[in-house]
Parts: sequence; C-alpha cells; structure tokens
Amino acid sequence: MNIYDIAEKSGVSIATVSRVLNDSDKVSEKTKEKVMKVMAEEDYTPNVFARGLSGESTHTVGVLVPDISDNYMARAVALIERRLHEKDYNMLLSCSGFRAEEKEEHIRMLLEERIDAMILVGSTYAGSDTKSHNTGYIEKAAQKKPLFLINGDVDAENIFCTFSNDYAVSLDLTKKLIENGRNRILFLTDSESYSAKKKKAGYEKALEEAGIAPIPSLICHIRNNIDETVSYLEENHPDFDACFATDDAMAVGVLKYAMKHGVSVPKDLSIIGYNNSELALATTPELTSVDNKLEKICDDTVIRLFSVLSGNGFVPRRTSVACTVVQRGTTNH
Amino acid sequence: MNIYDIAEKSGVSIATVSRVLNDSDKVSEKTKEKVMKVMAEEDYTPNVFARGLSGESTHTVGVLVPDISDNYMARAVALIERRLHEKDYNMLLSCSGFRAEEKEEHIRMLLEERIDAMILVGSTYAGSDTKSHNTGYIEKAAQKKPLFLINGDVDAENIFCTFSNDYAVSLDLTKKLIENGRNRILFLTDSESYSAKKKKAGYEKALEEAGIAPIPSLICHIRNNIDETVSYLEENHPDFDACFATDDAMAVGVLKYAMKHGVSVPKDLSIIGYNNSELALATTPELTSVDNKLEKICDDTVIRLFSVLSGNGFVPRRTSVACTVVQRGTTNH
DNA sequence: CATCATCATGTAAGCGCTTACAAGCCGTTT
DNA sequence: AAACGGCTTGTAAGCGCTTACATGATGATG
Repeated sequence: MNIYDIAEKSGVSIATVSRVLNDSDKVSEKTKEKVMKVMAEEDYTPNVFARGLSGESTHTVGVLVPDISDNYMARAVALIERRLHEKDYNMLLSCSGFRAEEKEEHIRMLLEERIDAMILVGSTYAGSDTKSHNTGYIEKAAQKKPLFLINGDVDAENIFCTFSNDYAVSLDLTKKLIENGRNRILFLTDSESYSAKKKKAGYEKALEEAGIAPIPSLICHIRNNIDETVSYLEENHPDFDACFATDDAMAVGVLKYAMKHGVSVPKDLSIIGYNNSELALATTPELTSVDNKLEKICDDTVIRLFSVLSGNGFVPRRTSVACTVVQRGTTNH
Repeated sequence: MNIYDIAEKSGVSIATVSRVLNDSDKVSEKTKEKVMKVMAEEDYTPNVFARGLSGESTHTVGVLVPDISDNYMARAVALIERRLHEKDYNMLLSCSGFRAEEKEEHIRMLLEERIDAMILVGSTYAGSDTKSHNTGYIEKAAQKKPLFLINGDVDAENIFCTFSNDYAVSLDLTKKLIENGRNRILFLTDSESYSAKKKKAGYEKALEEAGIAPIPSLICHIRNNIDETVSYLEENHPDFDACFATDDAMAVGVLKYAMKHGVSVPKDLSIIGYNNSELALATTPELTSVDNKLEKICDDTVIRLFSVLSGNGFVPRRTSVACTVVQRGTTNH
C-alpha cells in the first residue's frame, strides 16, 4: 500500500496525495477529504524511508544519556518521550556511558540515522567559561542538527541549553548548614558533570564566605551508589557533621553509615541529597533533597526543540530553571 | 558524500561500492581494500533512508516499555541498548503507559518506522492458557516484524518470549513464610502483568497446599509507589504478619509503615520485595528481594533477536530464566 | 585454438516519497 | 471574445541505495 495505490483509488495524482499528507494549503477541501477518506479506509501509513530520502523531516529525535538506569535520567527520558510522542515524533535512544570518546561515537551513530534534532541529557559539556572540557565535537555535531543540552551549557550556534540554578541552590544550602553550626561539611559527588561542578563551586563559595578553609578530605569523588558510598566511608572514616551529596543514592549511603554507627540524624549530622528521587522516601528518617524540576527542564527543552524545527520565531539559547529544596527528616532547619 | 562520490574516487561502479558496504563475497580483496580506504578517507556513512527504501535492514529495533522511569524497566532498556549498540543497532524507544489501547497505538507507530524487530518489556501479554487478555493486536503486529516479549508469553508464530519462573519462586517463598509460622501473608501487586499473575498464582497455591484459606483483604492491588503503599495501609490497616510484594517500592512502603507503628521487622513481620532494585539497599534493615536476573533475560532476548534476524538456525520461541532470592534483613529464614 | 565456465564488475531499474515546473480550468477584465 | 491571473492538479525528476541481470575478463578444457 503506497502513495500510488491511494492516488489511484481516490482518482488523483500522487502529487495531490502527497500534498494532503503534508497538509499543504494548495489542495481544495473536497479533494482533501476524498483522499483522506481513502487513506483511512486503506489504513495507509507513509513510508518513513521514502520521506527521509526525499529530504523531509524524519520525525525522529535522537536522545543521548550516559546511563538510562540512573533514576534521574530515566525520568528525563520518560518526560521527553511523552512530549515527543504527543507530536508524533519518535525517539532514538542511545546510552553512551560517561566517557567522552564513547559519547562522541554515539553521537556520530545517532547522526547517521538522520534525526531531526538531538538531546543530550546530564551533560559534562560546559562552555568556554569553564574551559575544562573539550566541547569541540559537540559544536561540530551542532552544525549538522540542532543540539539541546539538558544541564549543559555550551555557547554556540545551534546549541540550546537548559539547566538548573545549581550554583545558587548549593551556595544557599551550604550557607544554611553553616548557620546551623555545621562546619565540617562532607561534599560527595559522582561525576565531572556541569551540574556537579556548579554544585561544588557553590559549596566552596559558601565556605569561603564564612571564612571556613575547605578540607580536601571532605570533598570526595565517589560512585553514585548506596553500597559504594558506605564502603568508602568505612574505609576513610572522614570526620564530618553534615553532608551535601550531588545525588540521593550517595546521601542514602551516608545515612546508612550514620545509622550503623549510631550517629543521630539530624541531631548530630545533617544530610542533604539531590534529585529528589524515590530513594529519598525509602529511608527513615526521610531524606531532605533538592527537587531540580526535571519536568520543567524537559518541557522547556522539547518546546524549544519544536520551535527550532518549525523555524518560526526567535528561540533563546540558554534557559535556567530554579530548583526547590524539599525539607525532610535528615535536616532540622 | 554519497555512493556515487565513493565510486568515482575509487574508480569503480556504485554496485561495487554497495557490495563492499554489505560485505558481499563477490568482490576481490584488492578492490575491497581500495574502496574501504576511500570510504575511510571521506568519512562516508551510508544513508539509512536509501538503505531502508531499497528493502534492506534498518538496523533499528523498536522497544516498548510501559514506563521508563520504573527502575526495573530502565535497567532492562539499558541492558538491551548496550547489546544492540554492540551490533551497531539503534533503539527506537517508546513509552506506552499501561493501557492496552495506548500500547496498540505505540506499536503501530513503531511499526511505521520500519524497524527490523520489536521488543515489548514487562508485558501484560499472556497466551491462550490465561485467556485473560486480548493479545490479538500483538499477534497482528508479529505478522509484520518479529516480536520479542520480556516477561510475556504468547504462543504464536514470530513471537519470542523470555520470562522468569515467577510461579515457582512465589510458591516457594510463600511456603517458606508459612513454614516459619506466618499465616496472614499480605500480597501486594501493582499490575495485571503476566509476571504479577504468576506470582499471585504461586502465592495462592502455597496457601492452598498449606490448607490456609485465602483472605481477600490481604490480596491488594495498589500503585507501585512507597507513599501510596503507606497511605493504603494507613487507611485499611490490614492484619498481617508477612508481606510479599511484586515490586520493591511497595515492600519498602510496608517497611516504613511497620517502623512507624513500632512493628518489629523481621521478628513480628517478614517482608519480601521483588526486582532487587537499589531501593532494597536504602532501608534499614535492608530488604529481602527476588533477583529476577534481568541481565540474563535481556541478553537471551537480544541474542535470539539477532538469530532471528540473521535467519540461521532454529530459534526457540519460549525461554525461562530462574530467579534467585536475596536474603536480607526483612526476613529471618 | 575455439569454447565455456567462473568470477569480478558494471548497468539500470526500482524502492515511495517530495517538489519544481508545467498545464489546465475558470472567472474577470478589457 | 480574447487575454489574463489565480487556483488546483498533474508530470517527472531526483533523493541514495540494493540487486537482478548483462557484460567482460580470465583461465581451464577438449
């Protein structure tokens, strides 16, 4: 069942059928209805490859995440998929791991598939201001298709970024911990991502403003995993009275460690997690966590994606979304 | 940069280039090398649409999950993606929700995209033996492309199933609970999935064998969510001395409820979860859970998928994978 | 040396669509 | 009534690839 069959059965040419398919305004209402009726009867669906070949949109967006089994990213993917599906778009999902070379390879592979645009989630990509990461391949990819970064920030043509105000939130939270008398604040992070860097910068700034010298042994890069966090603490036994972790799993690890050693939370130890995942509700006491408004971030991204694809109007390249803090049982302020 | 350019630069015809691309054996080693060199130099990648149009494989597999933000399914998707990527296949991901009509629509949309095969995760699809579900549209879809069900079981041409031995595990676990003196065992489930049904059947069989009459108020269909489980229990206050939940989130909810009301776990209450997710490690005590060997299930599925696509050899239509029980602090046997 | 099988390579059709351009139709205008 | 302009519709080329079939080269065989 192809466009020729439809054309024949409706008594028009294939060009007219194609115009109906693409909702062109150059078709009379009468013919349009007639053709649509036949298409419905025959349960006809256009062949994407033929469409793709002749230069049309592919109705497919590539999405790249480091690890889909991470709850944060899975939620992002779910939200993105929902929005794309609403617009009859498909999602090509690729999971790259965290290494830059792998990402590059996955991006290349996605681009081969002739997608309309690409979304990179949880990026380590940051722009010229940080200078810390090679973003060359990102910019190159953006020359082919519009690129959307979720929690990344690269200032270049055809790259659109949406990110949280992690620096401000982290600064504020750390300040509050200090105001509450904490001065040995453990900072736990699992990645070199743009978000993680901003969180760390906020943490350090707060210490600086309070005149507290940062203690290297309290700034730890570990894996984002309950058990490995516990093992790390068991091995190193850092001396701390508060903890700020860049993901809930690590914060839960800290809580487990504290309970095991009879440390009273939140009386003698405050714990703050990040991403407000279901883990935060599993523990007793429940975990105070930062809600990064993932839904809003994803929505903003997809909305702008469709604006770019439809080509109408100016689309802002950088958007910031404000997080909120969800107070629960592991902090007392 | 297309096949004509490559042909010209290597001084051969496009047919020869195509043969090299497809690794046909009808090309001399010398020409092959020459062409491959040019392709590498020019960074050439074939156009998927053109390939698709001329009837070739699309190198894309459609994957349908009800909800990617569910940890179990996210892990499945991650595992599947990894294996597909290894073989240079892409994954078209669609999230359908749990309603049959929606699933049908997503399946239709995926098929439009001319995928090579399709994987349905966490299915409510079960075959003629259960008779409970309309699997007609699944069977219809399977006429177009080979279908792979993860934890589903439909006995039809072109449908390949991989599932856990949920019945046996559930039977065994419930028996053990009974042997340990429990006789008011709460059964919590969130879905009408094939897996959930088998778990329930095992649970009921164990009661029957022990001569315990099933108590309707102890068999609950709720949402798979910590907080909603707690709310449910607060409202209904069932009288139980053990709990078997079809997912860890519900089991954690039970544990929270127990702790809140000062019930001693596992002394006065045994709790068993399912899927062995990270949640099981977040609580104190840690949650006893069933490891359903998702990795093996996914690997088995993808391996058979490639066997079917390559068309060589007999491929078994149904495969069962054995679960294991991970004993932790919420049970004491 | 003519004949033929074998293997490597080339030619051309066709996959189903979009779209520039051509053509036809019909009501207005001069 | 002829000429024109504005719509709608049709024709045909082309997107980049695969593959059946044709062709040419090479070497073996009678």
